[in-house]
Amino acid sequence: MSKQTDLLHLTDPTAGAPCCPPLAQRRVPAETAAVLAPAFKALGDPVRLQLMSMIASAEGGEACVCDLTPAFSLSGPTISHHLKTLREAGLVDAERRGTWVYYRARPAVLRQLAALLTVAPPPTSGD
Amino acid sequence: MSKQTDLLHLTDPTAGAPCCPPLAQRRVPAETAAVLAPAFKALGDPVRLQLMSMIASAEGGEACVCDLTPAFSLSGPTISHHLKTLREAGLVDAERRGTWVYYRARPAVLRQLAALLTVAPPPTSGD
DNA sequence: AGGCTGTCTCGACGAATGTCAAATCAAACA
DNA sequence: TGTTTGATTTGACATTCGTCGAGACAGCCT
Repeated sequence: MSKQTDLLHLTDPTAGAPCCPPLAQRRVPAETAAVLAPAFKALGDPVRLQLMSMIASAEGGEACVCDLTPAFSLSGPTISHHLKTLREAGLVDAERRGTWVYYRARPAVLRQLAALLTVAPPPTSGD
Repeated sequence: MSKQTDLLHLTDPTAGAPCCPPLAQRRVPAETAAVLAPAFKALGDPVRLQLMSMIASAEGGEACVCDLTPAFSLSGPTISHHLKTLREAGLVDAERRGTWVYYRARPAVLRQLAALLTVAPPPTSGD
């Protein structure tokens, strides 16, 4: 029941253009912060950050839970819980194919977060 | 004490080059995740995300607590607590000048986080 | 010095989080 | 059909988090 966040609705579907100007350019309004903060929160745990990376960098763009779990010294339910958190934050999608469940990253959302954090490059010494 | 994180130590001081390849390119190792996750966690609260934005986008690159606090319907101590969190995450610096305390963003850290989340642009329809 | 104003620290409290074991669900296979 | 294997849900627990009020600290200004 639509636990998936509205993150993507903030993204312009016609292009790779992010919805929001960089955080350092305009004050992000409260509503936007309320939508985006959960995504950062989801990445704010070392295990989930690694999970996110393993999924996003996986061959074929997807990773099986059976490959993710043994990479940590944590119980299966715990990994499952973290994956659910990433899912509810809109950062990944899950799909069951036969016995296994595969997770894939949602690049548009990652791009959106990256865009928000983007700042102007540091001045060169020659400037 | 050195409560300031080691975030910057991961950044190449000679350039704007980020320390770490994008999350979607290489698996981020556990140690890196342990260092970076707290920064995302700090941004994972709507109030702190707004604070960060207000500071980073402020005129002159710095914002006074006296300007930040009234923007929220939260107590002074609570805002102070959130600012401390941002400080300990290495995202901002604080400096007292006379009566007021000013906060400034640490662009290198923001850049680092942005770089980590960067993903390849979506394929154009023409590709 | 004394008082005023701005900011932070401390102590407390309810709510949320990370973790696990046990139970449950889903798909494959005998 | 029953069993096995993979993944999630449930319930429990200790810890952390967000918030506040009260108090402490730091600079100004009489």
